[in-house]
Amino acid sequence: MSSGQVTIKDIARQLNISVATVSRALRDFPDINENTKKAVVSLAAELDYRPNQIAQSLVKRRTNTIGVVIPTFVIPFYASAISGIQEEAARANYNVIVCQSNESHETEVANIYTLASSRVDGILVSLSKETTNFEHLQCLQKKGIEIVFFNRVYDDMPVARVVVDDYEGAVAATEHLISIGRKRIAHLSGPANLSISQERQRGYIDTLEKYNLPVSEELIVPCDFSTACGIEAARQLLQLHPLPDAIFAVSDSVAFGAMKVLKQHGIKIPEDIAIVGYTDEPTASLVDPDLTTVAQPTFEIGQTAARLLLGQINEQTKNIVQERTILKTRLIIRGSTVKSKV
Amino acid sequence: MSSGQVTIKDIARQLNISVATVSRALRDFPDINENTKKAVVSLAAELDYRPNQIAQSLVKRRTNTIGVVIPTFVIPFYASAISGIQEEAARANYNVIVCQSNESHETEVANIYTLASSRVDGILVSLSKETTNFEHLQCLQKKGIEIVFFNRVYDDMPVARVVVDDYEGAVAATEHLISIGRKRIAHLSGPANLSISQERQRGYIDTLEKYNLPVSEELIVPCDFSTACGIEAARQLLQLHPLPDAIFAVSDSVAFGAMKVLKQHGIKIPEDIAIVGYTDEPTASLVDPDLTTVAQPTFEIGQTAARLLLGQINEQTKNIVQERTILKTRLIIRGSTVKSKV
DNA sequence: CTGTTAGCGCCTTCAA
DNA sequence: TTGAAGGCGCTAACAG
Repeated sequence: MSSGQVTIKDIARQLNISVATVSRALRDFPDINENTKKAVVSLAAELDYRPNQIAQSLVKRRTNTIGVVIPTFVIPFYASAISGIQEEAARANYNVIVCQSNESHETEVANIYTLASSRVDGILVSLSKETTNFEHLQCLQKKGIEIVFFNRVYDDMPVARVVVDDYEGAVAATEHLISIGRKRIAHLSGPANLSISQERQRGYIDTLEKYNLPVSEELIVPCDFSTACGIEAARQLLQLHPLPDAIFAVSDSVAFGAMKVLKQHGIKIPEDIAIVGYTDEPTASLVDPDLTTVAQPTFEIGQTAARLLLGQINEQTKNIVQERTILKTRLIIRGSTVKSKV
Repeated sequence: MSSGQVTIKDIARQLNISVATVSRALRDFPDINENTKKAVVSLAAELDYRPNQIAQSLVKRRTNTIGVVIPTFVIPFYASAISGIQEEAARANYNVIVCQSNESHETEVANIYTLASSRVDGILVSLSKETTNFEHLQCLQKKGIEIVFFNRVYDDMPVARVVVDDYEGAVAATEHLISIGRKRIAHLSGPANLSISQERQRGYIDTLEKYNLPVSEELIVPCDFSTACGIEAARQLLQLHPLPDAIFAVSDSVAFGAMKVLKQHGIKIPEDIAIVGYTDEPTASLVDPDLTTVAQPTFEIGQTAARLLLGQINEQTKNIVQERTILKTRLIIRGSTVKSKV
């Protein structure tokens, strides 16, 4: 009680019983006298006793905490995914510690080691755009800390992954653009080392080929996931002759940047250039025209990843599930590709 | 080592020295033989030893962790503020556990007790829109857990608070609307129990009065901070005769909802109705027209709150700082109030 | 410079 | 049904 926090010792002393009895009473053990139990429980309530999770963790050798490493909160995808993670974790009585890598590999490594020191029971990871070395993660596995990847995953490690069908989403987006008559479709692509970038680009290229449209290097502009990069990339596209008649962007944020530039240049969306994004961030339905996009079940991705991780943590049979869980995307057609009939 | 995690015991055993020596060597104590230190440090590195923070916390009686309770990650203000908090915490070698209340008082209370069980050293709180009872927070103080409020604060508790000058921001917004000739200015206001709502509304009303404009009940529509509510509120405004010629919204998200409705109804922004928001979320410069808004230093708010909290935690002289730290806002004029000269 | 002892708050045998 | 004892991994005196 000296620290302001009540302990089972305090309760034991006041009731003249042993701490062991208090501990058992509080955890509702079978062989406990009804009266002593009542006394303990009511005194605990009165003193507002809260079990010290730290002490519990030390003896139980598990913290009931999972760590999450994401690139940044500021990408709406992650804000939503984390909500899903937290909901699922809370349901199972788990705490969540979230770290941001800020897209830096170095920070990501530091995050992982911090979480290891915190003795989290498992970690959810979405890679930084820089990450190409995976020692820090392999190291975790050796220590018996469970890992599940989500969204930005690494495929060559024996761990579970939760992703959407990026390829299919990209195919749907590209086919949609082709279906409205576009023939010169540009792609603003994501960081090359991330599989989500690769898959989306592959979907784009394969679809062009399927419809016998030429795949042109100049129409594929490397980008990251930021609006700033979308702005820059769009400026680059505007140098081309002839101009593209459509853009498939690797993310909504990139698409927003591109839209801004096009509008500044008096280019009409969708008449002159149609645009499709990826994710369906809340902003997608607020811009003008509203953005056609490949919607991802962001909240559900978080939930699923958390559920998988918790499953692994509590699995008695440690048969590592190294499958991809693939969630569906959904193309949402809006004004940036099809003029709305007002 | 049985648990997969290396402990100082493992190191001690392998080196045939005591755990105390290992502990000291690892923490770079003065009176340690250079050679044993080297041996310990290098073996620790080899085994990839990570100190067990749990055990450290138990003996040090501090966890080097702070808790954060926010309404939701999905409000961009908080995504950014948390980045500020984490940066500041990381600098001081603190971990951060973030909980969302989802705007529910009940969940907020649960969050607080979870954090108390986790024995965080301090908590940053931004209240849910429902919260009008503060027992859970007063309870924390009794246990010696430091608290700092930010953004959505409660003024009748002896704790530090970090806010922006909401009143002044609202005055600037309203004066700007008046300066461009608007006389019938509506206000979409926030939840009534939050001081940020009250202050922004007060700034609006005082400014109208200052300029001898009538303050009309029908022009003040209660809202929360969501786009959905902005949509609904705008529909309500459209029932009025005559229509307002300007809207000051309690947040950007609300303003986005209102803009959407106005555009659907063919009302020209800013010619027919000018709009001002609050916060300067990233989306504000992406909508069309881009949104005039009262910018808040979101990242800095988080930083400041964290810095204050860490200061209190490490304060030897426990003189409770119960002052408001008031940061500045900045009116950013864009196309939703002043037609840009293209 | 280093080892021994004790204890952080709690849980878990083992006896009683 | 309950208490005593030992230990989770680490730190903090106190000797030596």
